[in-house]
Amino acid sequence: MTNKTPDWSGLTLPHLIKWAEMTVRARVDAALRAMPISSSQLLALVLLHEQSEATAADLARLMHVTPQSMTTLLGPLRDQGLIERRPDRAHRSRLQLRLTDHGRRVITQARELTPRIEADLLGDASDADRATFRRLLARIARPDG
Amino acid sequence: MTNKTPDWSGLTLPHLIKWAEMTVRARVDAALRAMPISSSQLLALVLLHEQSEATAADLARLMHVTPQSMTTLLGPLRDQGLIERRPDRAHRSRLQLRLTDHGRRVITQARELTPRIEADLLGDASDADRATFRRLLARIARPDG
DNA sequence: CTCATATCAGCTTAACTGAAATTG
DNA sequence: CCAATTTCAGTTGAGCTGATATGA
Repeated sequence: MTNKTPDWSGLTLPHLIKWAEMTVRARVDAALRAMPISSSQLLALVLLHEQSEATAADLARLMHVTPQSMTTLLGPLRDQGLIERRPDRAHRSRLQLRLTDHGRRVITQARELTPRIEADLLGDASDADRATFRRLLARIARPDG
Repeated sequence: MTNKTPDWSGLTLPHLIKWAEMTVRARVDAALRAMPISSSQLLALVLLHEQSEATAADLARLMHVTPQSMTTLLGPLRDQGLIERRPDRAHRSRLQLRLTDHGRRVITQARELTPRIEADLLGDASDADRATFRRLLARIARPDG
């Protein structure tokens, strides 16, 4: 490798975001190695927890994947009893999803396995900068942007 | 879906980053559908462009993947003539990589296909907030954090 | 001998498209 | 008939581990 230390200003925002995500994913995957779910499945659990109730199609829209992908992703979560499904009374083809107690415990357990990652990532950043960072990430992520 | 509009403060930073990346990836993948390379391969090209010269092992460390994964990722780029490989004189088992003219053209072409994404993502954010955002993303991504 | 590099092989996961059934 | 939801089937892409060869 050359000795020059680039400032990465040549990278577009999408590239910077992907790069940062790859860095975080490597650490999170290592920390979750012992868990029964992947980081993508954990994100679906966490988003369902925030919504308290949602259909698979809702989660697919939130996470910007196809409904078919969401079916595949949720399968193991249902098999392990982390989520429960209840047909909607008004629209019986919709299956409302909810976390089970077991699902909530898995989220708690995952957070205990990854406590220091956030501190390591942002280290000396000010509270104001952290708030700006979280706000812009949430702005990008939310589907009604 | 329920009517409540969450503020997502319950999400950890790793989850927010992954979520934002999935949103961006969906858009970038759609825009790059006609390109001969994936968004991961494009990131490797861009990082190589910033470094101007690097080995596959260097890029693997930068992107936090295994050297084996990098070999797989770079294969099509070499086959398509986007990168060239030259054995290091001092360490003949190292293969120094460089972009070809064709590789540089592909980067330019990819940027033309995704011009409005950054504007759409951050919309009304101030220049100061954008700078903070980019700075913290780069801080997280760089391997010598 | 040890370490880094590169690569081959096989595997898993996570996404996709296409097609079908159910419901409103 | 049409649209949304769910799900099955098949496929591709992107990461992993393990094993192997080569060179410093």
